Amino acid sequence: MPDVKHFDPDAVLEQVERLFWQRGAASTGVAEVVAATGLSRSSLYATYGGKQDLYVKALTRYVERRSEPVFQALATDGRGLPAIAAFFDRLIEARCAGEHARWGCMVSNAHAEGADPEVRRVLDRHQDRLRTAMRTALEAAGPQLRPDTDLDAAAELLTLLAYGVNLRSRAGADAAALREGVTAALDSLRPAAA
Amino acid sequence: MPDVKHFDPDAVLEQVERLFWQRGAASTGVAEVVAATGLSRSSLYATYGGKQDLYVKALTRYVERRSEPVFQALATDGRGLPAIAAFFDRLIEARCAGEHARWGCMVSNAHAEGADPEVRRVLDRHQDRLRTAMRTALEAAGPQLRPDTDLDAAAELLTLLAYGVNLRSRAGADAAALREGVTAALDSLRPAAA
DNA sequence: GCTATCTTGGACCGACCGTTCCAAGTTTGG
DNA sequence: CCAAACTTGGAACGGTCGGTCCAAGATAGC
Repeated sequence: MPDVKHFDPDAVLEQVERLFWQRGAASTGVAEVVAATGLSRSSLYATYGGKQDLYVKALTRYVERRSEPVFQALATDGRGLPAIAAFFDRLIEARCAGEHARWGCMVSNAHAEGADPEVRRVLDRHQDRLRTAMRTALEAAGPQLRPDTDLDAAAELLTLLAYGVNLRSRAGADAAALREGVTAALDSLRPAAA
Repeated sequence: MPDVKHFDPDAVLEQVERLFWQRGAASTGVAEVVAATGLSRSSLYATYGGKQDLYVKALTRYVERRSEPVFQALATDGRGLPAIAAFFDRLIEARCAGEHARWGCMVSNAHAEGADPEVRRVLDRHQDRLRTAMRTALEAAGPQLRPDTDLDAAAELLTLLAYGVNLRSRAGADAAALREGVTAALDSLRPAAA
């Protein structure tokens, strides 16, 4: 018998996600969310809860719909170092040009904001998934790596590097410089040229 | 003839710096600054200007009094890779334990906040100084490095890595994991063991 | 000790914050 | 076509925001 929602909750959540991604949680007001989505406050609160719930939902959506598919592609690529290089190439491209240029990564941005435990769990999961995908890609690299390479440690290194790239890109870092840093990391993992 | 300030402007600025460092600019109100410093709003505004000016001054103080002395030590150390290892050891120690544990780096945190151009200049300068110091330390490393090492690229890599460490430490990353990532970076820069 | 000059405390400002609430509107099962 | 169940727009809430202002206090040259 009841009335039904007059909007698509996930489509709206995507708009909210972009808003929080670009401008940060603390500096985005509910009024802006209302303006960007076209929803009324009532619908917003009835559907998603308060601002913090909304932010967590948007952040979770970001991780699930944007980050994790890319991590999955990295883990299943199978080419080894070229897969990792492609991951970073696309990352830098997305961070420095196009629709989301200078937005950084919503998860990286979230690191610098509040210490909410619910948010932190999302952050830790993101880091864990990325590191695991890196580790899998490194396993596939096999002889492309120096024989003494510690795969876990290298995966951690590459994960931290990705966060560094995300962070610096938000402040407008030059894409070429970021690529240079990534290249140095990958080159240093390779065996010395004969 | 005039009256004189009843407080030490730099000592107060240090308290403000700590407040913004720990809690971020957007989520710290002027009322909290007033409470933390014991100053009145009048003195605050007369001495430092508005909140944004105050934040920029605090951030600048952080860079000049906390970051750059460490960069200077890194650049003049002369030991090469051990100097870089020591830099990261102290960084991770400071980020994960003691008085400022889980505060991250105020500059790294600032990356994720506003896009204010004045702030951005401070950020870029910070990055430039760190990269330059890294480059100097790498030059001193000489034969500790693989002969084909691109020093500029390696300096960029280590700089991005430092930002990654800063970011993850704020979210509570395990110090041992961070050390592992750093060790992987330094090991991969070394020539293969004979 | 008077006075010019600056500082200080704190009341006060309008704007905006996140949130609540309710009357009106919409849908659907009967 | 009614009525129960839900959504919706928008007014309204108390609280907090950054910022201003002024009377009272402190200082130092004279």
